[in-house]
Amino acid sequence: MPTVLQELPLDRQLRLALDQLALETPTPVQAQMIPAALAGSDLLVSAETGSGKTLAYLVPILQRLLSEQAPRDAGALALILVPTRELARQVLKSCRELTAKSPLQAMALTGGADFKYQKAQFRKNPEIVIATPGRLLEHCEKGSADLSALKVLVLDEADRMLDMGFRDDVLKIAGFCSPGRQTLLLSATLKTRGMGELGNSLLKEPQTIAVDPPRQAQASIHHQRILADSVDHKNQLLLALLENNEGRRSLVFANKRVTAERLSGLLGHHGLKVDSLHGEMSTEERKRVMAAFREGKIHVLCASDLAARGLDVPDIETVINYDLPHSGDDYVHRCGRTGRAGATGVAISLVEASQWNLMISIQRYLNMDFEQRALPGLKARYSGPKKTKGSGKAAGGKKKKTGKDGAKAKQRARDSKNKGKPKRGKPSGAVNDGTGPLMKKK
DNA sequence: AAAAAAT
Repeated sequence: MPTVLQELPLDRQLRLALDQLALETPTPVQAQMIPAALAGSDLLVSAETGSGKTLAYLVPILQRLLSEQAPRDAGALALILVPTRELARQVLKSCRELTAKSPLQAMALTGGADFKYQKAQFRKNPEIVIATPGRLLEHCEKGSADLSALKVLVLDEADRMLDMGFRDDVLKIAGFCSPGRQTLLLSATLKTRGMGELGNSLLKEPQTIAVDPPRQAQASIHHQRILADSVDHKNQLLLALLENNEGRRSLVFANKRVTAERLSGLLGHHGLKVDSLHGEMSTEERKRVMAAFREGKIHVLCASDLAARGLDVPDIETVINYDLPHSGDDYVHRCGRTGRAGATGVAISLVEASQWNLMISIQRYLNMDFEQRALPGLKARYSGPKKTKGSGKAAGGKKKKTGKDGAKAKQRARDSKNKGKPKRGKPSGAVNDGTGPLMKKK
């Protein structure tokens, strides 16, 4: 296995670009995936967030395109499907850096842009297309996209691309692709086993690359939880956390677009440099906000799960789940916006009593306990389910650490308000992607 | 259970 990229048999133009980017040492996923992809196999790849998956597929794709002959007007030769416009643009940027010294052309194809302009772009026959599914499918059906000579199909965030919202479109697109193409599926949360029929319809004798032990909490991210009593309390906690974090880059996740907007307004009102990002905004607004966040013009981004996957913004120190995500996988992706590429980060979840069971199921899914923290003067009145003597079934019993128990008089442990434990066996909102109970009755 | 991707 190569320890430096120079040892790989790469085209000179590609190597020049890698040199320019000062990329020498491949990350573990790159070291495993690049040779396997160059050998031509279909691959199922799981590797943690921020571990370098994008380059792990771009390098072998570009190498294949540079070393293999293809007719001039063959249409697209490589197609990369991603779940959001932001991710498409980000991958395009990486791709253009790598093709800087070669004649290969790449384009991004997403909704929210002019259809005719995209059609014109296709006529220039870019070898590499990076797309979100909806708009590409339209081009396929109207005949402006030609995928019949495709050499490589990539599903980035593959589990997302194959879940309900995207699956139909993605499978239809795959139907337009050359049957002889190579297919690569990647995600931090890809279940490499049990792909079943879905896998068979897309992949041929896939090889599996699982770089990190599945569902192992990432060592680079410190996971914390803060208990909250109400929406108002959560707002105060959020403000306190961010005011102590002035000038650093933070990302706040909410479960709804309107909540993201509301939080952005609230924080802005308190003088923080903040904006929001979600799918109801226009492409232009989304571009502007992402650029402002990348350039440091805003320090806090309040986002929906639009920002949960793939986005690579350096130096996000803190990810805050204002709302808990609905699944363990969503949690992994959200928190994975920090602690990337060797950096460390903190993930803080605000947990209301009604979300306790969901939190437990996420912890169990990740096989870890979040460190419990409290902010001075803002300690929650509830402290998790009451422990029952001897029964050993208090779900939060394995806490690693509790926040300093200093504030004694302040908090009346008014457990009566949140009487008893939340119902067992039916965690609120838990679903079947690992956060659900182990045994599930249909 | 909500969000994203299309019109």
